[in-house]
Amino acid sequence: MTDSVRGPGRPAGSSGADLVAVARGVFLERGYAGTSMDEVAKRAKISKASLYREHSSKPALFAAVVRDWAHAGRDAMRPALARLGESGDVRAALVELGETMRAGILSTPVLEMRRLVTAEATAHPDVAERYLEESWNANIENLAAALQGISEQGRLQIEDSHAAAEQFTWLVIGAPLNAQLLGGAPAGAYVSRAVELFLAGYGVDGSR
Amino acid sequence: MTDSVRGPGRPAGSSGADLVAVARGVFLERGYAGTSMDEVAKRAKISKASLYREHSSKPALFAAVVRDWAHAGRDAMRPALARLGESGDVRAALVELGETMRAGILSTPVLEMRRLVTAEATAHPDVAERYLEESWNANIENLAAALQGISEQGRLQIEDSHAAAEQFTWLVIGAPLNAQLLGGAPAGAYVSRAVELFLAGYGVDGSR
DNA sequence: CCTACCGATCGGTAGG
DNA sequence: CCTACCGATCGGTAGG
Repeated sequence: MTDSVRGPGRPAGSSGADLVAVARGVFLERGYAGTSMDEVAKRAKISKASLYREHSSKPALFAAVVRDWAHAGRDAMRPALARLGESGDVRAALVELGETMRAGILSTPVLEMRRLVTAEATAHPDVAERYLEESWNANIENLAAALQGISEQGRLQIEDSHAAAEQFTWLVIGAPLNAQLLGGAPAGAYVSRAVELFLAGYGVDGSR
Repeated sequence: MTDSVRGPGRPAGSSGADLVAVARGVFLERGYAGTSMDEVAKRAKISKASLYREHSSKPALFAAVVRDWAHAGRDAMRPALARLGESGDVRAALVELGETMRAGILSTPVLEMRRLVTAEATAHPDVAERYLEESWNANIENLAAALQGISEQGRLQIEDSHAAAEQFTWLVIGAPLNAQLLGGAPAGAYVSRAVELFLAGYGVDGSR
């Protein structure tokens, strides 16, 4: 998708959301320090001068890239959480949710963006914090609300739904995320074991 | 500590293990791409020529820094695990172990090294993999062996001790590690809740 | 909107 | 001759 209408005398370079997407690709590929504004301009088919007209500095371009990404992933878990609320079999629904979370968080672009933002958290703390709030904490809170709902239906016994949401999340993705970030190791059958332990603590008799 | 004996005509620059420690400081402070060999040489009070004589390239220096660090942290958990085996109160011992793990993994140097290695995992996969194996998996296996021992004493009921070690680890450090890596947020009282859930799944009646 | 260019600094190596 | 190390500078490229 291009960002603006072009006439015959107008060059075919990217701007707006297109330009941010191009820049995202370069940042994910080369890292922050390894990304040159020349390379971004070249891939976007615009001059560096035009690039600097839209984004006044390299840090500003980086912030725009992360802000755009975090916003897009804000409610990534909503569809999966809706299915969780509707399902009759809590155990099976949690396994399915866990698999969905794993597939999403361990997907290549999500993983690379996490690596990039984490790497730059010291140099650009505001960017990292916004990413944490919007792209991570927002989804944890959505999960917490869903678990709370199931608990109120009497199908789970949860006192602190925020804590339970974090526990479920890290039981499911902790080990494989760590392995992928550092080694790219293949993943085992963590999800069912995670759900098992989760239900040992929070399940009601019927679901254990 | 200096690395070699100096005579009156010999300058006071770092070499050997000293030099690696100096380089580690620069890498942790500035990141891989942000680190210049000039800066390392300057802080080590040696010439670049001398630096290159010990480490033939920037990647080689980076690999030496990570290798040294991973080796030093290989058995970081041994003392805490020894106390775990001796303790009569499994719940209290697990809480203490969890606190020790959290304090170690979330300490500034350990956190910064994780950020650095993760950031460079794509460009230097061999370095990241070695770090994962030696500094992380080795400690997980030590924890698994300790849990296995307690289980054989009949004080826990664990079938897959490796899986249980990973679950305990991520219940304890997942959320605060993520927060620290991205935001630097203060940590809550995760450990006791983590132990609670862990014992719901793996505790024997006496310890629940 | 682009070409051309800046002060500085990069990783790596020369001669002595 | 050896070692350990120096000051100076190489050809290219970075962000702006």
